[in-house]
Amino acid sequence: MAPTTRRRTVGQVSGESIVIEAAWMYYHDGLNQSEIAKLLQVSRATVVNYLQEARERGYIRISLAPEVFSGHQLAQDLRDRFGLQAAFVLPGGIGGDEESLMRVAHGAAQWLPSLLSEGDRLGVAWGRTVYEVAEAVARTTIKDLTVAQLVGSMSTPYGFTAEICSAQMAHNLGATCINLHAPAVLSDAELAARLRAEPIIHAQIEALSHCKKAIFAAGSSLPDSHIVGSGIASAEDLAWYVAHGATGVLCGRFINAKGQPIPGPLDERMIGVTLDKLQGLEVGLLVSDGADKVAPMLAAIAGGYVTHLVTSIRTAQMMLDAASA
Amino acid sequence: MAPTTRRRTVGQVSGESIVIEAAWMYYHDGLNQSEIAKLLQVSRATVVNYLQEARERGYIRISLAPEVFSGHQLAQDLRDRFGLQAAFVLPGGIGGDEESLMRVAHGAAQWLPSLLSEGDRLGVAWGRTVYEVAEAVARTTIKDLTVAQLVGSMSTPYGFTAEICSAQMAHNLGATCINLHAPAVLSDAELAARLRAEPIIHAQIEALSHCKKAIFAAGSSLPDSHIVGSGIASAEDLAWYVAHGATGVLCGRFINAKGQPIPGPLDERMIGVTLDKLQGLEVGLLVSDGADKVAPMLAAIAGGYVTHLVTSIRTAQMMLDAASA
DNA sequence: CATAGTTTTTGACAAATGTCAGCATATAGT
DNA sequence: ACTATATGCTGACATTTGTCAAAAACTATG
Repeated sequence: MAPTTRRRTVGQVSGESIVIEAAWMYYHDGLNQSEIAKLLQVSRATVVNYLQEARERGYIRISLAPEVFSGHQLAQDLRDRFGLQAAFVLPGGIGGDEESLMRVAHGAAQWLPSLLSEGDRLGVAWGRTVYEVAEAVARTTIKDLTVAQLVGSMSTPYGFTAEICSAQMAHNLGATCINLHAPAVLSDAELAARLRAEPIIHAQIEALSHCKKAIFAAGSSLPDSHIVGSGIASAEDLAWYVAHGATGVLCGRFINAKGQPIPGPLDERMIGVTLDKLQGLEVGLLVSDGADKVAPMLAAIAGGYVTHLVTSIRTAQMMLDAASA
Repeated sequence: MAPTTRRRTVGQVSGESIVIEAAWMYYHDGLNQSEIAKLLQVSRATVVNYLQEARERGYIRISLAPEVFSGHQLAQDLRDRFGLQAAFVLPGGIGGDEESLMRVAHGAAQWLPSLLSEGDRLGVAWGRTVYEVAEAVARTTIKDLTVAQLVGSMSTPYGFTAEICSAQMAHNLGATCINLHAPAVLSDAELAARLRAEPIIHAQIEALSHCKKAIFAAGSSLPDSHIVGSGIASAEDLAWYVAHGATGVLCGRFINAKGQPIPGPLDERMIGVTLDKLQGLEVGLLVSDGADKVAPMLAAIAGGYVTHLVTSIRTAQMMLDAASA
């Protein structure tokens, strides 16, 4: 009745390798190992071995839905490569740069609340991206949260200013807001110095200088940068900084590829956080997207300002490519 | 320190849904549930729930390598549809009909020994396919095995005869061989009857009529059938049988679509097993492949001669299609 | 055909995974 | 603001799966 000899070459039910038969029963039919062992008339331990072999031989393919996980793989790569605490990479999806930016902003908005704790003070920079994040943050209440405007205000043709960014953010997070009631840039350094010395401004600068968490975007140093469009820097200023190694802009300050601030004509005339205050943050959340932001983002990371990153698959890939090249 | 509120919306490491994060750690990084629970700061039971949800949502795709398992699925279908004990469907692979036949023959050869037990008597039919199986059987020794030639011998331009099939099979299985020392077909019925009455032939026929296991192929009833080429039947005989409903050939006997033998001019002149002896076998192993064999195979199954089946994916599919149509 | 060396299988144990009732937190309705 | 209802989380227990050393079966030789 029992076959004379069998030994793992052929199965009982289909003639296929008994390994395949076991794998089929387990993964397709959903039987457990004990049931399979009984059907195949071997010990359960043997079934374990068969299943292991099937996996080793690649009979079983476990794949993670790419549209769900592609971002995750890149996020891990970004973390490893740049020593970040965490990264959030948004899927590509349809649409162009605009749609991609919005996805990134919404992703950051979704993530942000979970990065904040009771009693925190959050520094908020300025820019299109930061604005969209502030807009997109769902209304939540984080107890005893303070939002601080990191750079002075400016006139802009874009419809978003530093105050609006921080105010919107504070509103949506149920936080109290510390605005910086001064222009981001003044026409001469002496005036700026005197303004900084004003008690109310001084207190505000003092406050924003002690944020443990901040959200900011990387600005490009290309001629169409918002830093020029918003009047913070003139085209000549920009050209000067670029000539002196500027790779990008962070909180209104030009930085080189290593993330170091470039001393120049604007610094003394500006009111806002200085970059040294943004180093060693508990959470430094960089939110940016786009090919033109790759170099600035890398610079910001190199400067040690970034612990958390949000971007798109496309941009993440470009960052990794650029960094490994 | 702990985030104020989190609750399954966002993860800790990538901002993605915590479900995705857990699934990634489990299926991609290979962490176990306890490790994930610690990293995610939830209970392990919660991780179980996350993973379950990920599977339900289809984030995880477990697929069985199709080239390995497609045969298995079809084998199961064949078993269910035709009430077989077991079926072995060989993968498609490269090559044409010739290669496919060889794969089927090798598959059958691989399977056959495990279907035989000590003391068995195996009936061996005749044909190209059976010959290839006999050739391909690995040399093994099954204790006290007897191989019996099911049909008389014939002259054939193909290089394989009934004796060679059974002898080769017996040789490779380490079995003793009972040959049938008579032509498969004689020119007149009276001579055949006298020959059958000869003690030695009678004993041999008696022996092969009591096989509990047999291996055979289905022959087509098309004009190019081997049954004509080997001289068993003339073209006129074939035409006559087809006109009387012949769908195929089994062990030299014509059968109709229901598998019933068709009484006709040849029967009385033949020396070999009669089909009634092949019904209710412990193992009736049908090995065949090719579009022209589909109808004969179905007929053989309908006749109750078949308990085990070996064929290719292509042919198996055609059988199922034909049977359900 | 005995024997040394592999490979395969197995039973007993250890680890991982799954289940479920009850608890905690959030949401909806008045 | 308060209760009702739903949803998600947890700990304790049950089941399933994995590990490993020893035994059995097979293979390759002298």
